[in-house]
Amino acid sequence: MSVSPPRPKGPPLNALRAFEAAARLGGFALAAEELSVTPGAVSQHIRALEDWAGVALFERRAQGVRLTPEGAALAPRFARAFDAMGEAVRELQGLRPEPVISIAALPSVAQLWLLPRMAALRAAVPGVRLSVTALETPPNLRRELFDLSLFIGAVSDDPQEAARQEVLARDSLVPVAAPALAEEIGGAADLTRATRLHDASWEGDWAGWAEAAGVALPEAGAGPRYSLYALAAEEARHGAGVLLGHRVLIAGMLARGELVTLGLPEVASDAALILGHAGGPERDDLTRLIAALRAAV
Amino acid sequence: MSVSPPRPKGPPLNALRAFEAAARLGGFALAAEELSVTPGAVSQHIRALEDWAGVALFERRAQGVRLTPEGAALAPRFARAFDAMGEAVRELQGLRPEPVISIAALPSVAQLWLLPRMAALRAAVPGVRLSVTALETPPNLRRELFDLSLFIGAVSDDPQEAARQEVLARDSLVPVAAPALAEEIGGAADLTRATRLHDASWEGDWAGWAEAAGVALPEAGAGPRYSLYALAAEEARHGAGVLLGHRVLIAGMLARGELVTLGLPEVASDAALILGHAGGPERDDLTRLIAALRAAV
DNA sequence: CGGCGCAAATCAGATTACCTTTTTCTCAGT
DNA sequence: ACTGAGAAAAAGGTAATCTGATTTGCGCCG
Repeated sequence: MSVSPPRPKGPPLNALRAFEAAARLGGFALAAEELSVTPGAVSQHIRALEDWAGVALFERRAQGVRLTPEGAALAPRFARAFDAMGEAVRELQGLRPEPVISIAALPSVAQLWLLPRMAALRAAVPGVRLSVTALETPPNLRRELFDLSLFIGAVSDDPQEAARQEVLARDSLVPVAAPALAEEIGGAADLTRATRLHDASWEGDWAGWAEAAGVALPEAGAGPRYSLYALAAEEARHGAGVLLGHRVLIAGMLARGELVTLGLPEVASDAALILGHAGGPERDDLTRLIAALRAAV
Repeated sequence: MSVSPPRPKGPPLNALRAFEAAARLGGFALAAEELSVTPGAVSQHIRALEDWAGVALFERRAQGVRLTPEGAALAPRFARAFDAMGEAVRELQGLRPEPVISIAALPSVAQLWLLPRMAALRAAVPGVRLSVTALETPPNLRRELFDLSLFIGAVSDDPQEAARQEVLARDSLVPVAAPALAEEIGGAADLTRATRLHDASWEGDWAGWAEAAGVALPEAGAGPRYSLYALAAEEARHGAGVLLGHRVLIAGMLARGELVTLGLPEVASDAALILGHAGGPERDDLTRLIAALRAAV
């Protein structure tokens, strides 16, 4: 006969994870994206945690949240705890019978850069299942279960993060079009009248290029928008308009003559095609795949 | 290779916690007790985790479970991760506005040892809310949210665990009874006929004492059983029978003359009243309370 | 050799916890 | 004052989780 009085319960682990993500990313909305839930869910988790602890962890402001001193003191501890957890989970995952390497990539990178190279990559790691996931924002490789990430952007300014990143190719911007359409465009002046194709996630591209190239481009934002860069590229290939080409993405189409440059300036970009790796335990197949990625540039 | 699949989800955190507890404690049933759920829930969690990982973590055997090599490799990593988590949670808890110190104690210790000393302890930490929880088994202070534990048993053989423990008083066993009843008992021979009171969780006490004392005691287990030692002690006080007294627990009643010894041998026990502390960050009030506990022996 | 008994597995049902959806609120920056 | 971003709040549905009762497997005992 054992008397079992109520054991005091710890806080819900999911709430702790929500707090850690929100503290690290600086907002509930970003945390929600990382956790694949809605911001409302994160809000509830954190509120539950604050109720449990009896301490406010975030200061709610109009334009987002700020950590309170208490929250700021706690955040790094939970970050370390979840780092350890993520490492353990990664190791658990590494024990599966059939090896898997999962790659997170920007949709455009997945379609235009990675897809044509998949055959070569598979050959580099025979017997390994490659899985590609398209994401709009780069995942945090210490938390999420991807082995590699392939994104276009700037190298992280956090040195610890930068150590896990590698520039595969610098990007640059250059207007391109289908050969038939290109013949109608003699110079920058024609650009103003031409249909310019836009990618929804790179809204400012044309304006940025125009400024860097010294070209006057009124209504820089005018023209059709595509939610996927690969869609815009496909439309450009069919002569639908002029695309502002990201060199790393359209190199293949240029080489095949499906698109051509227009004799307009090519401006360097501060962005690059960046390979991120998790940095966990050494994995032979991962090393080989990374080498194959470098060689495939 | 599927493009744009849903974001791969990590394993459920609660399942990881169940695995860690089961691995550490060596069984689903013990893990279930620590987590305050039924063994079935733990079983399901671990099965879900094994399905997720595609690896067997436990080997199911008739008398419990054994870790597989994979499980054994993973267990320490998760143990460390949950250690870090527990530390962070403890710190979070320490931030509450009104300080609380929570003590886990064996029910008998709570009633017979701790309760009479509560006034002195409260005086040592004014303004701190003291909470006492009775538990049948000592909690793991690195996981559960108690600040102190007070149990009767042997010091842990794990040196790391032993560093967090301290012997407050060595225990010994001696038969005791109410004064009126004691007069009827002249020697060991009378014990055989007397009603002997038993505590359910210390079944073997009488047999162990008899052997150590060199007393022949047939039917050592005969007599009424009480689920709480404090109940048995109360009954003994009213003359219901002879109790095998744990010195540390009945010292107060002996001092007040409510119980008396019977001139029979007192045998040393390998058990002791053990104070356990979590060992986290220094807390002034905790230090004072521990000092008060030492002084109260 | 055949019954006990322990520890865990299993399964169905009940109960939460969790997530989504929608609306409302606050504050910064036009 | 108007607008927009980010979060809070409330309500409802769904899925995960827990419980409780049995069942299974294996060692142990007579």
